[in-house]
Amino acid sequence: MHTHDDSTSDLLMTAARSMRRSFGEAMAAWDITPSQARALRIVGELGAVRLSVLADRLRIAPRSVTEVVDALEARSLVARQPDPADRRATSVVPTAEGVRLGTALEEARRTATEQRLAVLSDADRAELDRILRLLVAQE
Amino acid sequence: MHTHDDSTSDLLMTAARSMRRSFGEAMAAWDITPSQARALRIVGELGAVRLSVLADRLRIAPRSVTEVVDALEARSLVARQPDPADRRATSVVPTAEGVRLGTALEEARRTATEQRLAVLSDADRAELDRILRLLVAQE
DNA sequence: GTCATATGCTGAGGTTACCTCATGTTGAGG
DNA sequence: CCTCAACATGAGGTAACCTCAGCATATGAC
Repeated sequence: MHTHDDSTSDLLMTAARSMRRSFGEAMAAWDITPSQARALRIVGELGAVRLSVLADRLRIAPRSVTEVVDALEARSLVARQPDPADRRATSVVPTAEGVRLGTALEEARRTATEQRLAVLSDADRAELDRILRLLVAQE
Repeated sequence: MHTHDDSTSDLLMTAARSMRRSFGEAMAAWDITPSQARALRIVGELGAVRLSVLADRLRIAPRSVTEVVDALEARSLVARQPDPADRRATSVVPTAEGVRLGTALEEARRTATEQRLAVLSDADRAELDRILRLLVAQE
């Protein structure tokens, strides 16, 4: 179905969307939403994050982070802790289950996207990687 | 800021996002929302589209197309016409202003994304185009 | 023909992932 | 100690989706 998108940017968007779709489905199994997964991923990666830092990483407003963390906390995937260095701030840490789910998701994401990228030859894939890096590096 | 994403798929998503951001900003000038712009673009391209076809193209539920078209119609950018071939169906056609805005947006989008792609050499860009096409072509 | 079933759109109502603005609390500099 | 900035959150809003129900029309079976 739906064939000829034309411009390179169209292609890029389409590819990204199909990829998002792909691991959105893979993720549905654990019934976690994409935005929660993104946050959990960062928390897992950093170990302990202030909400404001998380906002920065996720590129969303601080107020919105509160909601994502609320959701994750409600599922006992992360916990809030008072930040020792600043009593205004709250630090978010992953629970054991959060870590577990985080790595499982990471794995699922990797295989899902791997599947999509599998049509490419090794050479093409390396090229894609190289070129995208150039694209992302600017500013 | 925020540097090393690792996997190819991350890069793809990041690149797509920055591109979307880029022409989202360019688009704000005409205060039209991204989803409206997408729909207007298709209507402009096809000249006269049934809602169901539009749903298919936009990959959203038919019900949701109704809303997008409502919004565009409210701004007199498109008009609904009875489909001559099927009295159940409604055909969406662009108004003169719709066509005008459509081409202006197309232009803005092109220059905005061009700017982002400009860091690439002609060869790299052609490669990117070719590889993305492979990626998108699968099923 | 007419009748069952499918298709095309829309009303009603819900969800998700964001947003801004106002507020209480705490930190930091003068 | 006093002002000003920064941290998180309550309240309330929005865009862009969704499903489900319902009505009008088309289509194929008999």
